[in-house]
Amino acid sequence: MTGDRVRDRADVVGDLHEEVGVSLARCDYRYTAGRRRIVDALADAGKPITLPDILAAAPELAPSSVYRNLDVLERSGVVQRIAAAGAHSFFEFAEPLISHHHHLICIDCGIIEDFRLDDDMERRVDSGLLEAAGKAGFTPLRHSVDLHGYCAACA
Amino acid sequence: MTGDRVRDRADVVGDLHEEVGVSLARCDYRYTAGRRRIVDALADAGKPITLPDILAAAPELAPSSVYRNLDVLERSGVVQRIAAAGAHSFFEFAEPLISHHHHLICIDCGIIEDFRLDDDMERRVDSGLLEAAGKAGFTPLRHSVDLHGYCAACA
DNA sequence: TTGCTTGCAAATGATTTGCACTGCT
DNA sequence: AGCAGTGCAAATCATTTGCAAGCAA
Repeated sequence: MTGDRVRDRADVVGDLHEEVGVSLARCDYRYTAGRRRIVDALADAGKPITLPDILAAAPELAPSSVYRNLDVLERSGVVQRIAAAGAHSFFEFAEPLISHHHHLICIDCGIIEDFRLDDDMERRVDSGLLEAAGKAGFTPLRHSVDLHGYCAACA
Repeated sequence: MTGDRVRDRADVVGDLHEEVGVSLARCDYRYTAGRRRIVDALADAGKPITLPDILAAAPELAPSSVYRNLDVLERSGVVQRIAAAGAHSFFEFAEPLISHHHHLICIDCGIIEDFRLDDDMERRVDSGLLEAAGKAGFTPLRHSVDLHGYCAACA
């Protein structure tokens, strides 16, 4: 059983790396060891993290390279940058790699966690937004729904 | 008629300044000329604007003072800071001073415009978020719904 | 008068960039 | 060989802060 579980996890991570590799290749980027380390850090975190978080998880990486590689990963559609109130931006996998979700943002410690709305709600929100966008002459690409408050640890 | 219209507008702006003054006083802040200029700039814009925008509208203000005063205005609940993808944050009046709304964000030029959901949709979104927050142990204070896409000018 | 405000200049800190070097392909 | 990728250090740029002078209560 334990063996199966490990095998499953390895497969999931393997699939992730493969998908990332394909996305990078599509943009003529290489999937280097440093980029792999970043992807691993994001996968291990399971929630949006900042550049210092990534450096903490992979101290052997040069900060400037991480910045550059996050940029590359963003351009190739692998990660998405989340603008935050604090000093640092947050990064997480972009949508084809992670299912559609939204963010709980703690206004005290700044942590960001993911949550999902049920499909019905999501559909309703989406159609409501499409309507509002149309009225304003906007061409919508995606939406974000954030909940600001106190996380369990800071409440 | 024209006179009435002017009178009305003056009243609205006067009310705004009065409300701002009260909010500042509650926090033991003074309503100085510089702060008034910032409030005017925000009111004239009618949409979220950045610090450079404020300086353009009021070049006589020192940037450092504008930063400090935006901070004061934020603490006293007059303005709200909006974290953006670009270099600068955006600022607009906070919720008691402006009705609840959401943002259309152009991913090309970065402009932010306000829009409102109809009450029914807003209620549904809100209850859906409350439920999701409860499951995650979050104490929600407010939510934001942003639509990212291309504005009419950039489409 | 008292101390909040302001403007200027200097400091800070995240992010970006130049450049020479390394390592895929 | 040829060029993308990397690390380091220097440069950038928004924002913050120290301090002396100005102004409102």
